[in-house]
Amino acid sequence: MDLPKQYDPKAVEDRLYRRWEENGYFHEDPDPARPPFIISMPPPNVTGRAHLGHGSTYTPMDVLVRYHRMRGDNADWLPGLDHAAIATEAVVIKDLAREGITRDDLGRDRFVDRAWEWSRTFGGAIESQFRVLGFGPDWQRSRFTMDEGLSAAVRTLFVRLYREGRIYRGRRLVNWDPRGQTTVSDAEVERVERDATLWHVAYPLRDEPDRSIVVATTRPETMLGDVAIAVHPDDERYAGLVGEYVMLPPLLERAIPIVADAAVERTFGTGAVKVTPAHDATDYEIGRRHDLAMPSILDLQARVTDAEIPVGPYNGLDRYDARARIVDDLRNDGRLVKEEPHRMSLSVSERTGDTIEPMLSLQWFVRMAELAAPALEAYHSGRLRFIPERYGRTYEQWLENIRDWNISRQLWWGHRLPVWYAPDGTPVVAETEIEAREIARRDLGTDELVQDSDTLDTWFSSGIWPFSILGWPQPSVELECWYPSQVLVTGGDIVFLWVARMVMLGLHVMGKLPFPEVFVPPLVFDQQGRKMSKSLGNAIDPMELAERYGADAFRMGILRQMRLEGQEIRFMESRCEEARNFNNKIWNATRFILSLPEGLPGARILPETAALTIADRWILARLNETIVSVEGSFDRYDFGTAADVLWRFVWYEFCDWYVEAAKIEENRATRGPVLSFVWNNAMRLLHPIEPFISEEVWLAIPHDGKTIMTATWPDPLEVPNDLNAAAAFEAIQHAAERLRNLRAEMGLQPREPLTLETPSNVPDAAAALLAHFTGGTIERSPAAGDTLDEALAGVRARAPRELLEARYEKELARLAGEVERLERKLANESFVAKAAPDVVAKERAKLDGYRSEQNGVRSALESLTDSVA
RNA sequence: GGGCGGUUAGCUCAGUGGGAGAGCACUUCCUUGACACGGAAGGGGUCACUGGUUCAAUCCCAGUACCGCCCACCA
Repeated sequence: MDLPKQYDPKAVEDRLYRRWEENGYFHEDPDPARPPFIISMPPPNVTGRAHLGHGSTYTPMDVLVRYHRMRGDNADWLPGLDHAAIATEAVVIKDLAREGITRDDLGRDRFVDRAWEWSRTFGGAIESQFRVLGFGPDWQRSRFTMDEGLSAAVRTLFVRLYREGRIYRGRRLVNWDPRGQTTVSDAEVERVERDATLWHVAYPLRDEPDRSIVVATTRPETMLGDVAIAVHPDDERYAGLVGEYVMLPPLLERAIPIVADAAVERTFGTGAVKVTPAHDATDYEIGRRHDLAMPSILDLQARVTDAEIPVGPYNGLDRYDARARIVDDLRNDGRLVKEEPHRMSLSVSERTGDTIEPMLSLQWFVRMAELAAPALEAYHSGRLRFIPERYGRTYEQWLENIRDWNISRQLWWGHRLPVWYAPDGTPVVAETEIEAREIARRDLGTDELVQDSDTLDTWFSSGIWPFSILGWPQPSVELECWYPSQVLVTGGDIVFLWVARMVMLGLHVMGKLPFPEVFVPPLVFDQQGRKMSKSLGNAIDPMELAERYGADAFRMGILRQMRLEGQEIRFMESRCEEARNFNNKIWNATRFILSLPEGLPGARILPETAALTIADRWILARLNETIVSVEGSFDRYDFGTAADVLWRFVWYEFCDWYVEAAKIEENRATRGPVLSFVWNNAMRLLHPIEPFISEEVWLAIPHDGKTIMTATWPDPLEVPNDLNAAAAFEAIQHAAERLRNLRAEMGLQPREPLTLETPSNVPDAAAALLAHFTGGTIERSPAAGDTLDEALAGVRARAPRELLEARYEKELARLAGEVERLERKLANESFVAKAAPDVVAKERAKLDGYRSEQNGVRSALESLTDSVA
């Protein structure tokens, strides 16, 4: 066998992946005879690139699907891409800008064509990146939220919800993104802490111009749209002023009332607040309660406009320029009584980063309260479970306070609303234009229709992802067998944005939860706990990690950092490097196994149980436990533990101990089959986490089948579990460790010979193992005592006296401490009386153990002194 | 303001009501029939702080401090 000394992932990964994909190993068809294991992949943005977050969310999905496939389940991972309206539109607009054209120059149809062209040509790059990382979804079933089927599903959903009265059109306060020129949903608004200024402005009373009421604001520019001043109803400072009018600075052209409203916080600012219903959420509510006018004073570019109300000389100014001008003017007029620094949280668009402008606007909404109730019930009844559980509370909290969902967006790229307007503005909702015309002719006596120019929120199509990708609303075998899926895996940041909506729509449309469990892996941060971002320069590209260490090492490296209850990973690249070393270890153990002169038998054939050596029995018992443990860890999404357990088994137990044990003459008869059997099992256990190297090794050693991907998952019932033999081997391990420690202290070189006098009642094989592990030679000696401990004492006796004295003293000190602690404990009457009897017995046994050890060391020390004397 | 996590070795993190653990890093030694991306041995921690429950607390409870996340209409 001529394998290189170092494992080279590059020589393996790409080749194996192509083989898997070409042979259709990722593909699966519905099979009602087997239990389904379906995961719908959260569709990455068509504009997206792989980042470390994909490592922590997509690797577990790949692991689960590979694991369940090996268990014989009807396992399939359904991939796809999201059309990512805002992101794609931004990319295309940027492209156009390079050619010197704008979106409007091009016109809607040609713009959408360009977006399609871009999506087809450059979009989906992430899919090939996923291939590099070894992710193996069923590519043949890949869907795109804008493809024909999914677009039809979106229209069906919209029409259905509309006809049920769950979708309505209304003029409401929405989040306007001036840079993106569109509304965004609450969930896509980020709060950012900023230093700002709180300006205290005096509003003069209309009827007593010398008196005024002082209001604190961070947004003087919106004063132009003020319609009232609000104070708390119980605020004695302003009690006499409620019902009075003030003149609105800086123009002083309008009189506005002072109203009382409980939403006002008395302790903030001056306790009096300006009310601008068209540009602030709280003010909007106050305005509704007091039936106030709601004039907008900002246009869609966030410039001051006089479209609805006079704004004097500020007309046309950008919102920030207007702010500066108004502050200046107030100051000059002596109405600015105070300026103080103020820390506030600002709403920012997640997508564009621009400051969100609350605006009154005519938009489409989904009524959520009724949809939320069953989604909450599913959680409360335990039919929907979150892992970790705490995300359930987040989900619950959000659904309990749910607000109507603004679904219309002023973008061109996306699903256009299936809404047409008659000349009189009456909306007609239908799945197709033809149908819409029919309805219009019938009900309105016209077929002159104009389609709504808005598109739907991207999450509207994602919300039905678990069943739209299976063909809904058309019936299909896939829908029959694969809905609901078994688990959803997704980042904690989109529990509201996506998970809750899928649950609500799944329950409503399909009548069934889309998944019973939601696994939320940790978010990835840098080692200082900061978010990874390009601007901070701390972002790590998973592609580079895969390039440097191999995809397997990347996967193992990130999984080993996952903790079941963890909410973040402080990513350490060194974990990937360690995993590369781990893979190299696997590779070299394989080289050893393949180089055995006696060769290897067929796959998975163990010798007669009676022929197994103590080392064989030990490694098999360890394998048995490892299978059970890894299985249990996967089943409860504890990937960190699964990775650790495998790591330990492969590196420490198999390589460091069993492979060493296999080298001695006494173990030769059975080592071939056992090494082969154990390694075959180990590779199958490892495959979900490290698909490439496990396949490469599995194919190189005796195996059955064409690919490890469809090999059967290891069965603990096929692995002998002789715990007594295992314990006997472990006794030898401990003896070996103590002896090696002694050698080191004696200053013996590793190859310096050492004769072990082992008692004749210690089996030959055990003595030989001990000798091999410690670099000694064996000499059977009846005089050496009865136990391994006593054999060790024999070695000690040949050590230099000073060394032994020091060592014995140290041991005595340690033992004295232990003995004293236990004696004190056992002398404590309450302990003996109240502690559980078995605990007391255990403590007694420990004390006895330490005492006899003490005696042994003491006599050894004495004999040392005697021999000197 | 509400909710939820965290605080254990230099770093990243496990863990248990009854003798403090891993990996990396560090020190020393070692190319022994797979592997120096390796092997062996070793040093290193009043388990954040205060109080309580208990025979016994790093672990359970309460409070404090600090760090982090999510939600919310202090303009």
